[in-house]
Amino acid sequence: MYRAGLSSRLTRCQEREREPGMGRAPCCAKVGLHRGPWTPREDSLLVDYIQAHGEGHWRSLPKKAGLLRCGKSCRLRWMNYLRPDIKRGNITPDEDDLIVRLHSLLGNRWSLIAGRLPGRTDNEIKNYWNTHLSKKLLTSQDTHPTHRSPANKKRKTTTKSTKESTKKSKHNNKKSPNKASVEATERPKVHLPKAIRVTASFSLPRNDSFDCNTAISWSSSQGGLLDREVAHVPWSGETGGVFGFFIGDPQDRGRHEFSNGQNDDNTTSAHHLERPSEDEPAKDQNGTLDKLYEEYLQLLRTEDDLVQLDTFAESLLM
DNA sequence: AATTTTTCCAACCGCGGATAA
DNA sequence: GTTATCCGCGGTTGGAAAAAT
Repeated sequence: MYRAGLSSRLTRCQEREREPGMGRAPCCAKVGLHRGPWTPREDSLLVDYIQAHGEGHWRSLPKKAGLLRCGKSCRLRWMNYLRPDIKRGNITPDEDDLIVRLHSLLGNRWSLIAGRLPGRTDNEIKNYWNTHLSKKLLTSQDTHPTHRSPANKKRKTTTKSTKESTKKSKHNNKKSPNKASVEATERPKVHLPKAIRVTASFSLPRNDSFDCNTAISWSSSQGGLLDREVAHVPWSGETGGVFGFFIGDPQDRGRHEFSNGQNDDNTTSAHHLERPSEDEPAKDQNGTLDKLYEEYLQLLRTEDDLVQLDTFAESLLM
């Protein structure tokens, strides 16, 4: 599937090839490596090797497995396609909803989001977001013009722009100046800046199961969450604890199960908070969730600093 | 039926953090 | 302490397939 023209590009590894100095052993020779779509034979070589020797050591893997691929390519192929626990097929409405909500909480941190969706890869979710959900979100934004446009976060600002402009112009020659291309230039990127890591001693193991039944609180058809809105995102990880919160316009969201009964007037506070109920106590033995909850309450008390809340919310899932 | 346009998604690139030497 | 490499991540690309004309 992949274009032949790619092979003319110099890979970063090739650029890097140099004499070994300090540090690790030198990079393997990258000359004559295959690129583009994987053949069934390559797939089978990779699967066989990993089944026999396990994952990891991607750099040396291709040579040992008899593959003419760079390690990075092998890793990507395995992670996104060949892993036995990959779930194939369409994203379900529940997953769709969960992605929207996790994205509102985490921004474009696809690997984290994927970690909440067993069997789904970050690449798959990223693609799904870009092709389906961002449009949905855009539509909802049109119907809610008061939503603020979130600040764009550009992770890198390097040579991309020149490269991009060249390629885009090529792409745009192919396409007429239609809705899609207009969208491409005007579509807001909806994601949050990277969170600051906090030293909370609890973690969410990747690929643990997420109870979608409890997670769904409103339909994504009601529109995505934007910017400041932080979804109630319960999870069930190793601890089995459930914890979540909601920040946003209560008039928009308050009716969606988030009220804990203390803000029924929907006016006194901009924030709703749902604490782990007595029926479902957080089972974290160190009381970490309680600590986080208390920390969150502290932040609520200094309500004007919403940035802190965002940061806090994100740090929870790091 | 043929052509053009749009959508989808696998695979690539480059960056940054972690780590080995 | 410094440097080079590994690894994982997010952004982007462009060919194939589907839809529209």
